Amino acid sequence: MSSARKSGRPATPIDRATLTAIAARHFAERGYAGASLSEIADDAGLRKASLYHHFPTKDALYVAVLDTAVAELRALVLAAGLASGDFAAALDRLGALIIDYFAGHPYVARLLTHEMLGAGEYVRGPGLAAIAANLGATAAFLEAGMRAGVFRRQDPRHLALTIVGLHVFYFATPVTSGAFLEDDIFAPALVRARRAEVLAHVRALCLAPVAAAPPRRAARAGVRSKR
Amino acid sequence: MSSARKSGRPATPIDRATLTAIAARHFAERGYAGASLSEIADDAGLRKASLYHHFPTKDALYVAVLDTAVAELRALVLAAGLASGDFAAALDRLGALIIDYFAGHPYVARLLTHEMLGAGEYVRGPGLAAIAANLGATAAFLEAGMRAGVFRRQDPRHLALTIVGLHVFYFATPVTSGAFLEDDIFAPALVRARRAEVLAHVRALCLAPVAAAPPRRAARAGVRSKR
DNA sequence: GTCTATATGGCGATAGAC
DNA sequence: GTCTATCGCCATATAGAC
Repeated sequence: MSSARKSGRPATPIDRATLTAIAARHFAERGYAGASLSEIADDAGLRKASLYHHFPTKDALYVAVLDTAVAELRALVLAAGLASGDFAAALDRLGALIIDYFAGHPYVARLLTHEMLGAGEYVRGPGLAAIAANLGATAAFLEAGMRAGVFRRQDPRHLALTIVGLHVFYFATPVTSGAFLEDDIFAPALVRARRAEVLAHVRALCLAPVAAAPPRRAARAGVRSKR
Repeated sequence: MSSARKSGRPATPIDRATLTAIAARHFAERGYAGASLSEIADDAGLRKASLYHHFPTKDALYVAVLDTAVAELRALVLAAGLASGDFAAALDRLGALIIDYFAGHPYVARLLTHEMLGAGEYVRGPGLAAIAANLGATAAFLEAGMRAGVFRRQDPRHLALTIVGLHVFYFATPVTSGAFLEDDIFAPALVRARRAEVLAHVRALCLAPVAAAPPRRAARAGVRSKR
């Protein structure tokens, strides 16, 4: 390893995506204020001043990192195919996708949570809008499932916030969750266990209980005439 | 308004509890690294140097703030009386206590989340232990309810983490939650709505039968008539 | 495109007057 | 118990050589 840095152009210039990935880890673990451009640069194998050649300010680097994460999540929600007919299957699909994504990208949940904790300093319009778009899509899906009689009738927005919270918080607090479960939450075995439990949790939250406990009230008790 | 600060002893010296309350808001909104002792002091009506008469270091102030929050939460869990016989009633009681506490202390959820997001820098032993104690108490309660046949059989630790996540995340991200719900999440009306929805969520998680997995043992399938 | 060197400012923390 | 003044450090950001 030629760890000593040299002047001049390197043989292979540092990739922008690599920089944002490294920066994402730092912002996720220490927050915006706690992250240091010096340490990010060192991790990337260059000097802080060289970092300014790729991003004009710390804020620009942070925004680039955040945009990447939000876009990936947006693609995930779209990939779940919530518009398909089978609401119960789509519910499982979305949950599994989210858990596997958070498990495979250990910094994203923490990064987004840090951002959402902010009191508005760095919570920019576009970022909030993108998060709101994902929440809105989830709530719309839940509401459609309720209208179809598959999901239990309740406030779809509170339900969406509850589901997002139970997903994100677990992966955003790996130290606490891991200490409590006495294992690394990103270890494949624990990821599988968490996925199975959470899918059951989300099903319990959403699905109308008619299938398991046939009510005396005949087949489709829950559907109110809404149309 | 004698807003100008004077030298010497003031007529009424600043209260230590007032200082920690002000500091809690700053730490909650900006995180440990982002909070400034200057601004905390200014908010309290004194100078940064004077703050050092009450707390020897920034870390000491932060620990004092954190200890207060954790102790209050610990008292809350104890006050819920989880050892009583009626598991379903205790479940509702605990949920309502937590929601009303977070709603009445708007900074605590964010403060704790910031702390739990840390990668170990400020996650001290005592703090983590206190959080783990609350999680452990919750999981033990859930497991007892399962053994009693009141709660559905599942992993009590994952269930506890899920419940904590859905409670905390909502109140830790007031900007996002509020924007999505188009209201102030600390407004009394929205607090009541959230409480009703979340109590139903937690009941569904713990009590309701799973639709996708019909129980083999139909003996005590407690049918919850909820709506 | 990366480097060294530096400018500028806020931070936590300290000293000592009143 | 609070103040003014200051120290030393590290942060973001810039200038200019190679």
